[in-house]
Amino acid sequence: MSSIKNGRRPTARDVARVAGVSQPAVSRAFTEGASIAVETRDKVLRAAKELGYRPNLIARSLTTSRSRLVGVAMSYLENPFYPAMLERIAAILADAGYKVLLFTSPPGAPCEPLLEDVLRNRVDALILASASITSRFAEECSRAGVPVVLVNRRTPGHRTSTVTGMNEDGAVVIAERIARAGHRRPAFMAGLENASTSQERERGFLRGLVAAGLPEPLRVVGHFDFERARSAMRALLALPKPPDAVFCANDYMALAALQTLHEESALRPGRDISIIGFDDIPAAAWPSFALSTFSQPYALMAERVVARVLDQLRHPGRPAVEDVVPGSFLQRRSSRPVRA
Amino acid sequence: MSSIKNGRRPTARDVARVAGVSQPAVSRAFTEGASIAVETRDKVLRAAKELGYRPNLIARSLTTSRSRLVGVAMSYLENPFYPAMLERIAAILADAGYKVLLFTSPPGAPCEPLLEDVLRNRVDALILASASITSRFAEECSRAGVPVVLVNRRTPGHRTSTVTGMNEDGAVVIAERIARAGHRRPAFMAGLENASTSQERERGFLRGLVAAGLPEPLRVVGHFDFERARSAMRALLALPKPPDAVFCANDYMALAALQTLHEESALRPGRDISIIGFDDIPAAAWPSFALSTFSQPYALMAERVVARVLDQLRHPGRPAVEDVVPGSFLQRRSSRPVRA
DNA sequence: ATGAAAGCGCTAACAG
DNA sequence: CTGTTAGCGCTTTCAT
Repeated sequence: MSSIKNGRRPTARDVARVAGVSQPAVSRAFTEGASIAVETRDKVLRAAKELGYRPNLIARSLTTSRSRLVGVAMSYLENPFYPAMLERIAAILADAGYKVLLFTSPPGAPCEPLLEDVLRNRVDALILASASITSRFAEECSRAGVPVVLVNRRTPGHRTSTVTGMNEDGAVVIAERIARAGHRRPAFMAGLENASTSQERERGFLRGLVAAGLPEPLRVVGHFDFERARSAMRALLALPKPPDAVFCANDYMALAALQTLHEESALRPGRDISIIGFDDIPAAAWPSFALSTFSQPYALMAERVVARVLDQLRHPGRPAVEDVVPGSFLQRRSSRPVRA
Repeated sequence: MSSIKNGRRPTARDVARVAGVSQPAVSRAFTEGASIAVETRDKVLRAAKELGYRPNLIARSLTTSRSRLVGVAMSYLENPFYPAMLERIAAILADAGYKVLLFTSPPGAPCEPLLEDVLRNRVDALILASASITSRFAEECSRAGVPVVLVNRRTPGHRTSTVTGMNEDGAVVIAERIARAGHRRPAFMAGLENASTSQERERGFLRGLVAAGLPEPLRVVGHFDFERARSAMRALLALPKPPDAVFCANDYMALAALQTLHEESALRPGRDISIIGFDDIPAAAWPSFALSTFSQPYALMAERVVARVLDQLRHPGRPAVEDVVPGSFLQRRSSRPVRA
């Protein structure tokens, strides 16, 4: 029936032949807003359907030099914050006609190995979540004309747009709350030492504690990892004088801390000790945890980061923007309320 | 310095000119195992580095008609089982030189709208997780020569390879456990009515109950959704004669059930009532939950699905395979142990 | 081992 | 509105 030999997939030329039009006419029939007569288009579409033709987007990318692909680099997918944001990002990009090319790097790995891969694949833009960026990386991308936007990470001194939560200010609020709840021995559980989120939250926490006249916090490192956060919490509990309030650099670690507490200590969270996180992941609101936290609205952050990407795509050369998405403290049962 | 006008990205021709070789020579220099003299290659690589050249994989895809892209369609990313598997799949595919093009569909949406997108993007293969597949979909992909592998879903009667856990047999084991623990009023919480996982687990559960001489279970539907699972659990608890053992079609819903129980009932899980899930997501092992469950090893499933994809890519036309990955029952505290 | 030539499937520019 | 002509940047014969 169809005049296509063996297993080849039909091309625009095949369709053109069947429809009795030129090959570019087929192209126009499949291009939104191209100038083509309705009847011609119908003829083409009919022939296309008959042959099972679908435009080859790879070929289109080559000619237009736009792939409609956005690279998304993400790790720590076991922290529910990230898949939640990823799903939103993918959905919003899809609405804008872009697809997500996923790059997952092993946790804590440098972003450099991505560079080559990303640039060779000719993504139109790059979203870096839970990853830092080196100046060489930023430089090369900018030279290649690939906009880069960081989410939930910041790299000081580089002209890269970012979308973050209120890391520092949120942590200040948390310190205040801890002080006003009457705590005397604060502790901080860091994530990864070189992660800007962890650093900023720690900085804000210190500032807030000092302002409230509290001592410098005890300090452990949980590496944003569940098991290592449990160990870190255990270490705190084993201290001669354990803390009475622990601020964890994210919710995921705070949940680990809470459970270690339940399991291995008689201290009652929200009474004898306060556990506070950062992010407001869905599980934080689960009744078993009722984790007090400072929210980072992932859906909003997803919207903002995509908006930023599209903006940079439309207006190349626009200066980088640091977008701080507002959040708020959520008092739940894992921390002592402030005194009246 | 370099002879490239304005902001264009350097091409193989630019490199060829600088290196004083032909353009195909540049191609060979970047192709593993191509026949090229070492010194020529060095000249090329030097020139390439100087210009900041990177091969354009889109152009390569067009000529080779292989994109080295694998589509991964996934939804329900809020169920930790899926991101965990996604991360593994992406990592293993990356090792094999493939990238992941992500397709996220709204939960419960039909897979049909994906078809067009997937086929136009010329992915080399497609992995469908948490999605069913229609015969037209399978048919079109096979016609286009795009291998499709389903993970954690099965579609009866279609010649599509699948990788699943032991849904039916696992559920039989669960029924036996419930019987041997002395329970008398079992209940089943379904996921989505049209999901094969939910159906198979229900079928196995029924079979196991019958074999053990227990009555048909009460039945509610949680739609694989946290909040709807809570409502479903509430409905069960509000019954004049509530169940004494609830098997939930997956862990995520079982966690919801457990928490609703804690919050809104005096029944103690593991004593007055048993709650059992399916998957063994990381949170199931968390001390707060200690959820009894039947495991689906997501890392192994990821390996198998990628292996299947690569196999079909290497040997097109090989018959479809149904791969059932073994799991086992994990007795934890949320369910009553069998009596001695 | 290397270069010349052709072509992958499409869009863009230009006549008509 | 439509066809003709040229590429996009690469890989692939095929000579040499």
